[in-house]
Amino acid sequence: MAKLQKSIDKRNALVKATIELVNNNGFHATPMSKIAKMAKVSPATIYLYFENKQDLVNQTYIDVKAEYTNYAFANYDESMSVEAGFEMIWKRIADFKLKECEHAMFLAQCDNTPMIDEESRQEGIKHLQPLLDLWERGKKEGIIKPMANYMLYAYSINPLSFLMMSEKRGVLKLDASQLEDAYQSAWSSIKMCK
Amino acid sequence: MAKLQKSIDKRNALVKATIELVNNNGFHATPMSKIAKMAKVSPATIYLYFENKQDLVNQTYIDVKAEYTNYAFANYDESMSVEAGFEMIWKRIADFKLKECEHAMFLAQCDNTPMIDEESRQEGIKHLQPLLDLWERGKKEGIIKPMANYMLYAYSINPLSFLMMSEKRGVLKLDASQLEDAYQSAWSSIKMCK
Amino acid sequence: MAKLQKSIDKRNALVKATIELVNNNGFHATPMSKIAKMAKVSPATIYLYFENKQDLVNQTYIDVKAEYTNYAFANYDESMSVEAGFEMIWKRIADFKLKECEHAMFLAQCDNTPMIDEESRQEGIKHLQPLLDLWERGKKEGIIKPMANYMLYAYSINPLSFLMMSEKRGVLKLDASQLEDAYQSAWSSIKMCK
Amino acid sequence: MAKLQKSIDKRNALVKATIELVNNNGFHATPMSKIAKMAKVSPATIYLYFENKQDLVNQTYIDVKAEYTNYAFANYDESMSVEAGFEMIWKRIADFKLKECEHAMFLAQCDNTPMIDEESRQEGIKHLQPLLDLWERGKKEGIIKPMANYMLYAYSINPLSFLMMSEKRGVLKLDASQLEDAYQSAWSSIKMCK
DNA sequence: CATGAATGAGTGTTCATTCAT
DNA sequence: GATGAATGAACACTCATTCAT
Repeated sequence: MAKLQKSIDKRNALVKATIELVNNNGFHATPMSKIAKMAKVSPATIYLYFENKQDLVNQTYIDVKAEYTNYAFANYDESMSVEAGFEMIWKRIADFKLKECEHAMFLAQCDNTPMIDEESRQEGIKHLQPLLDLWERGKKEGIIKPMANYMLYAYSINPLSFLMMSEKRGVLKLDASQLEDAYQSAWSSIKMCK
Repeated sequence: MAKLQKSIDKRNALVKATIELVNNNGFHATPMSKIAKMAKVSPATIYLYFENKQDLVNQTYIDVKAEYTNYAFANYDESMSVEAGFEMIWKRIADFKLKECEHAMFLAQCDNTPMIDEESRQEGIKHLQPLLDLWERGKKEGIIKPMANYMLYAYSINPLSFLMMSEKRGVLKLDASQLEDAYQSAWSSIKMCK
Repeated sequence: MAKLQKSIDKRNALVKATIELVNNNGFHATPMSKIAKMAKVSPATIYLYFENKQDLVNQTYIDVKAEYTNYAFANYDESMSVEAGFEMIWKRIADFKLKECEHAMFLAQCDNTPMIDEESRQEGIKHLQPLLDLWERGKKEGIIKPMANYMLYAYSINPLSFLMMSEKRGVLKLDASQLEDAYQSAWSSIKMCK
Repeated sequence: MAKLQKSIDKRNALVKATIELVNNNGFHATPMSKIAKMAKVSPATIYLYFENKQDLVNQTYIDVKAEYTNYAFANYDESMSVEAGFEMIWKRIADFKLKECEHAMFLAQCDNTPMIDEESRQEGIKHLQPLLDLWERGKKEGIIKPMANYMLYAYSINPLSFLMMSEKRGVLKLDASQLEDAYQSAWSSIKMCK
């Protein structure tokens, strides 16, 4: 059991190092040897935990994506109203993107790059299902615009990625009131006009 | 006559090959030798036109970014009303992202990756000025919400990138009416509520 | 047991190969790949033992220079008389240059070429100190001409390099009596005239 | 005729550039393109004057060697006595090595390196004949020690190369009186003892 | 005669991965 | 399970040389 624990620590250290190095240098400038060094293991050890570099990056992506959606839906409950549920989820996502900025940036890089296998990408998308279900319910109830989910995502959730990147680059500072403005824009872009 | 000067055709072929290969394989899996082969020149020839791989990618980025903004503002005129001007620019941008999808994807990859020099990134941003000016005018006239330009961009322009990627991945098909919906969402997210 | 540490044997094989190839072809025509092949290792292995090609050559130079001076002073003892000491050292140097001709030629090439870092050159010179000390003693005792050490070296030691090169090129054959003549010339060029 | 003149200027510029660059950087770090740039011609032009890089270096060597010996024997006359002749030649050589230090260093580099063809090396040696003749005469007259010419050269002429290098490296300064000492050492190392 | 553009072959070096211990 | 040493296959880049003009 002690051995198993130790192993999980090493796996986590490798995933962590991968995120940090890929974030700062990009996939193309992140050799396995640097990942090993940062995780304080031998390069050969990586191959005890992952098949190869592609697998390491894929698994890191899935890990971070799962963490992201877990965070997003942590307090959400399907019994909530559509509007309350959306607000809850939106604000958790905003929270994640601003607080776990490193992880959010890693996802942004993966999502705009052919660096992840298509299979792992699909795997990552799965976990977003509760939000899609919420939207479907909202459409049935006539509260959400009858648009494709991708369109709803594009206008209500995706802008947060851009705002996060802008803040990271120092060209924008998001305070509480601006975040509230952002939420209002998000909600009004998908809610059914009365 | 044709051979007395470095040929602009070769430079363009190299830029074109770079876009295509980086789009399909990512920066890290795009060796100079493949770029050369696709552009039908010797690897050594690349170095007559570009200092090194980084310079090639930087210049490609700036080229594409300029093409993008040129396209966006081609029919725009500062004498237009704020609303008409925005609609004009938005639709041109949408046009570009859907028709010149390869180029738009290249920009998306560059913008979410440490693959471009900060200097070149700055250079690329410059050309967006007319849109920012339009927004400033709109704010003064009380037509546009008094939000930071980055926020306006996040909600009205950036969603197009996500839609473009979704269409490219085949999970979404954008017809004229959906595009009109998208425009309405964009405009309503930044226009001043009455 | 043998493989737990970087093997000194491999390092030595690389140094040996460097000497042989640089001697025969010159630095400019000695690629790392050939050095690797001659040392029976992979090109990549060189970089486990040396930082880069320059470092490999620098270290080879220092190694050979140290071997040279160790050989020169092996039997020398500061308690010897100036004349006996000089004869001992001179003959050891002559021995080295004629028997370890490959190594002596490598030094000659390095010493007349900008192929070695200035720092490594300085490092190589250090080990000659006992001879300089002997000369200083000889000057104080009125046995050696009161000339700069570089001048003493030029006339008593350096000619051996030329003789060695000449023999290597086959234009001269040095037998014992000629070597004795050479020693007499060397000694008479630095000893104080009565 | 004007054209011919122009051509000789270009050839000379190329030879000059070769000397300077090989002296400062070594053969291995002296690309044709740099030689062309320093001589202010196109790389292709070099091949109008020389067959290839090897030929350029060979011819440069022969040129400099000829200049060296011309200088050495300029005032020498076979009717001079052996001793006067030797002094004359020695001092001209010393002069050359100290004043045309760049050229002398180039020769030193060539002579200790496999960078010159054997054929060109032979060609360069030819011009030294007058000195060898003088020595033969001296031996017959019982004025010069009956040693091989290479040995005479090693002790009386070659030390000048070492002194020149030392001065160039700044570790030695040769004034007139030291030069006179050097000459005395040279002469006494080859003259017949009474 | 002179050139700048072009290039194929080759260079030093790196890297994902394997292996002996 | 864990490692440091080792490596073949690549990579970015350079260079001596050629060629069309």
